[in-house]
Amino acid sequence: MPRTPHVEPRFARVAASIGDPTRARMLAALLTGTHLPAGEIARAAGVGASTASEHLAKLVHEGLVTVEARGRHRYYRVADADVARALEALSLVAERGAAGGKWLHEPYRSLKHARTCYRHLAGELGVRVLESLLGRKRLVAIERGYALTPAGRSWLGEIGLNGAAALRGERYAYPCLDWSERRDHMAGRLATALLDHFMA
Amino acid sequence: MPRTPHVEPRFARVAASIGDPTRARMLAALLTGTHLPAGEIARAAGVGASTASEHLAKLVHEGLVTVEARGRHRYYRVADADVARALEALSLVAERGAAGGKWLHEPYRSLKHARTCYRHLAGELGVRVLESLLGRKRLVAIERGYALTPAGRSWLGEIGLNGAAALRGERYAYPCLDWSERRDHMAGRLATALLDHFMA
DNA sequence: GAGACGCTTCGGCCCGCGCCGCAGCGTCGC
DNA sequence: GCGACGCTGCGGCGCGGGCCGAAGCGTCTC
Repeated sequence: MPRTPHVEPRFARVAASIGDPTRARMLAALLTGTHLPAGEIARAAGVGASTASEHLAKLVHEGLVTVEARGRHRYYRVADADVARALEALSLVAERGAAGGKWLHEPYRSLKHARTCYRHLAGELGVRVLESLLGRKRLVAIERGYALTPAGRSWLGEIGLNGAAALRGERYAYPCLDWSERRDHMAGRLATALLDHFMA
Repeated sequence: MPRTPHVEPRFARVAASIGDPTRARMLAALLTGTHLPAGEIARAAGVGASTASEHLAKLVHEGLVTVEARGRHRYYRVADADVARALEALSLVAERGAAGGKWLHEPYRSLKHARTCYRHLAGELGVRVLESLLGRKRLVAIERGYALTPAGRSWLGEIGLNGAAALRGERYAYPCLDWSERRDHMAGRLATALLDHFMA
């Protein structure tokens, strides 16, 4: 009789959820995008909407991502910093796989990029930007999020950022508790647009 | 056409390797045992020898474990600290899964135990014990491992540890480079027996 | 209201892969 | 040398689960 009869280690379920190629693509997309609606995730993963929905349900059930219903969209995001760290740890193992510094490029860069978006924008940078914008009255807190002031709008134009795309829809900016910083940072279209702008 | 056509994130393969229940049991066993022959792993996982062999081959191929042929046995062990960390990170995510402190017991204790064996015994404690035993001439270095001196054997009796089981077979104690400490620590039956003893 | 749109649920198909038993190879014991 | 033993490689079986299309439900637009 086996010493460990039929108990499956806890981490097996989590790893299996991550291990499916399609779900892995989804998680990778969420890691860079910080939060996305189901349809966009489906496209990013290259599967049909129904398939994506099933996968997302599983990821939610395993506690890897969380949902937030907003209008007729459902926004998914990586659940917390622990999940991000686990993905990072797995990536670290995966990269040095066949050793050598050769193929460490493409996939590793995407991880780096993910960390940039995920940790930096969400971390110090995001917190500072948010505080700065609030302090200079370019952004004001409204009921469920933030709104640009007239000064903020002109500022956007000054730095050469076309606000049209960033401001489409309501709730173009809203707070999101960052786990590493334990303070609010910015999320939403405006934050994404700002990041893209800073990158260039 | 999908934005990310068919690229499967690097970490997916690794996660999939870990995600299979049987392989997960194997890894859990390796995490506590530090290094085991194939047959024992097969028994611990509750599968036939051939099945275990295939799984182990896959784990080796993915760089999660390494093999060392010794006589007619093949000893497997977790490849490096990065892999251990990844497993730990996954476990962390897995434990707080359904939240609540309820079922955090059984599986979490096994993780704790694994960490105790893997990190503590293999880390500071292991290094110190080894140095202490060598310094007090209870253990001496031999060709490929360590051997108990007569003084060491009587000491074992003094602390109430029956040496019979611990000393069965040759190579009951041998060095193993620990990654976190970068110094040799002890492995083998003797080390395991000592740990169990300290636990009680 | 009616229609469009986003997402989920349900049935059903089918491929992948985990499992075993048996055979083959190397190693240790006598 | 011969047998026992440990491990791996190879067919073949069977189930789990990933995929899609169609239908159903809720939300936004006009």
